[in-house]
Amino acid sequence: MNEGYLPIGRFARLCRLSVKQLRHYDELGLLTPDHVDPDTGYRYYRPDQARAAMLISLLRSIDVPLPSIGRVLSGDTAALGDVRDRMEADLARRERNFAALERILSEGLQRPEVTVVREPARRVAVVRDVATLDRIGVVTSACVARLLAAVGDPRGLMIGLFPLDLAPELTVAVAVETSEDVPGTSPDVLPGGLYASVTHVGPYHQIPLTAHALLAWVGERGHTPEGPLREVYVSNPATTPQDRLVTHLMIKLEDPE
Amino acid sequence: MNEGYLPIGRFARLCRLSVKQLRHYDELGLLTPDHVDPDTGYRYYRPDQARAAMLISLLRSIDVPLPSIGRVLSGDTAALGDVRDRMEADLARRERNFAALERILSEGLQRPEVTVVREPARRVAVVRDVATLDRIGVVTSACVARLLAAVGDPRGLMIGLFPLDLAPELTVAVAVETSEDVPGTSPDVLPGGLYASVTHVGPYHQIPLTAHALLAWVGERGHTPEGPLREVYVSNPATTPQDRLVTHLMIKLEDPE
DNA sequence: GTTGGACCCTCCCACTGTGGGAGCCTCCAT
DNA sequence: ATGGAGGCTCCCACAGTGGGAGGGTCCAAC
Repeated sequence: MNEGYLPIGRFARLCRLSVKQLRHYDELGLLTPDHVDPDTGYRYYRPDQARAAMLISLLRSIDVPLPSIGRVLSGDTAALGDVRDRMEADLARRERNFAALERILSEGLQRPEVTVVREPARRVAVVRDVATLDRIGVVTSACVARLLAAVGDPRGLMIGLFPLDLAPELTVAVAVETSEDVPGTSPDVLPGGLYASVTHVGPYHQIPLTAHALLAWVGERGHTPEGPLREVYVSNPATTPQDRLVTHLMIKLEDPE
Repeated sequence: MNEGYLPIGRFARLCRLSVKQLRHYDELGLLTPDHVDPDTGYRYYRPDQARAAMLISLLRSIDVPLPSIGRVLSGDTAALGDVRDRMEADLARRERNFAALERILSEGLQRPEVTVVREPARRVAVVRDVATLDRIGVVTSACVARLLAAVGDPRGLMIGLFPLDLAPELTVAVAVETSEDVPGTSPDVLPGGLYASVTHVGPYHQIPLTAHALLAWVGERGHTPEGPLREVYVSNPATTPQDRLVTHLMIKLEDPE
């Protein structure tokens, strides 16, 4: 009897999976052998389990995580769509990383000119939102749009404010100088004083490259940076190619005593 | 004395790294605190170590592996180039995976029509090479080119032969029917008999999608596939858009007894 | 029937980089 | 002196796979 049963090694060769993998999938409940000998623990597979095994193998070959494969096997049709979305986001992040690395390789490691400037206090209208680390770009853009819609014709440049401690949730703010309160925004005053400042030229998502250099400059000199990182968007992103976007990065230094 | 020294927590905040990370980098020798109290084990950093810490933080933020960062810190200027190359290859692989997933999502899981055909034995000229799993595409193309150069005007279609067991090193072969020996190639005979066959339409790198379906069909029926997977390149890749490339995938079934 | 070799079992460790937590010690300001 | 913040080491977890130890099982050849 049981003639069609395959022990794990034969089944593994048939499906082009390793024995280790099959045991692991069994343990996870992804693909349970049709029969397990209660005495010896030997796993026996039916040949028609090959299709499921091959599906696992196929999805693994394109990096679908095992838990998602499990959901697919249980008929969750939305699982692959979720994987797709995650992969797309991951791919975009990796492309940005790759571009950043290319920039580092072509320009060398940044030692941009850091200057110390004295800033006046500025009365501003502010729009805030909470973002996660990987959604800063989107959320900031949204804040800029909201602020522009509220203020209409800004007197000064857009200023982004980003907390220095990289908590999983961080509050980003976008401010613009204003002489009176603007509905739909919060009034605030950006403190004046001494700031370390550096100019970033390039896409917004590469700001960290220059910001790190600024923070390194500050830390190296034993200053303790105070308050959020300030980004002053000098270029108009609608009319400037990404490679030429100019942004001033500023960080407040503690007052000399 | 030692006034500039920072304990690990303060230094971590300054560099926007976690204490855990700093201890880990110390352990790996990436960033050793300037002074470690021999009694208490307390780590103390100098402010000017912030630059190195920030460099680590910057490179980590673009997914440079820690060992590569270590090489960068020791002045190995080629390290980043190596990382770049690996990242590029990884990115390309992920893009292919993503495209394959998109295809699965748009077309549903493959259940292509598998047919059983009787093939005659064919006398062929063969060119072989050894490839790793991720270089199959390149190596196969190279074999095709070498074979074309040797044969000149082939009588039949190009045929790729790929072993079924996915060892880390696998020998790929490209064959074409011929009536006499061709210098620069090995003569061989492709065995005739019963083959399970399926037609793949789409880019070559998505062949695994269809091949898995073929192997699933074979395994499901309890057949034991014999010999290599045969790919018959029906379309001319130079003149056909990738989405329309037609390839026959065939696998020899054991002789019925 | 026995023997040997291929095959199978479970359990542990490794990789990467980070976080969480336990249990304990140290620093510093009140 | 005391309490709380902050430091220390050591262990575990994550995802998925491979390697290996130590031991049991299957089957064909003798």
